[in-house]
Amino acid sequence: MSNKQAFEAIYQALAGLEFAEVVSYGELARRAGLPRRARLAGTALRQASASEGANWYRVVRADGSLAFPSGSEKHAEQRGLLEAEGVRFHQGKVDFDALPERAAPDADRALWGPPS
DNA sequence: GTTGTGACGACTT
DNA sequence: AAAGTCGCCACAA
Repeated sequence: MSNKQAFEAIYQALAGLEFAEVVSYGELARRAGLPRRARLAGTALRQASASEGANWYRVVRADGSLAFPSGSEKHAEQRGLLEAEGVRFHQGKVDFDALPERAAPDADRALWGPPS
């Protein structure tokens, strides 16, 4: 698999994220069919065009912290965008245990079946 | 070709 | 809890 295809797969997985859905770099890579390649997800996001990276802010570190230095412009921007969708933060980290209902696609399918 | 770096993360001390 | 190690690998110098 060429790196170009890998990037493409990552952008596709990124585009699939929904409102208030937050995933880690590693999870994004897994969804793109690239397990163990979290770093590649970061590289791809860093280089993404505006359209490809439209959902960039829904990707955070596995421990819930943001990849940008706290205090930086991007950090504040990402946090603001997430909070605007109802994502809660605790100790500077995304609270994965208190994400809005809509952010649990697997649970949604289990309860209501596949998306219409 | 080699080395260092980094929007990462799982494991082991 | 904190720090170190290892896997991963695109990219720039």
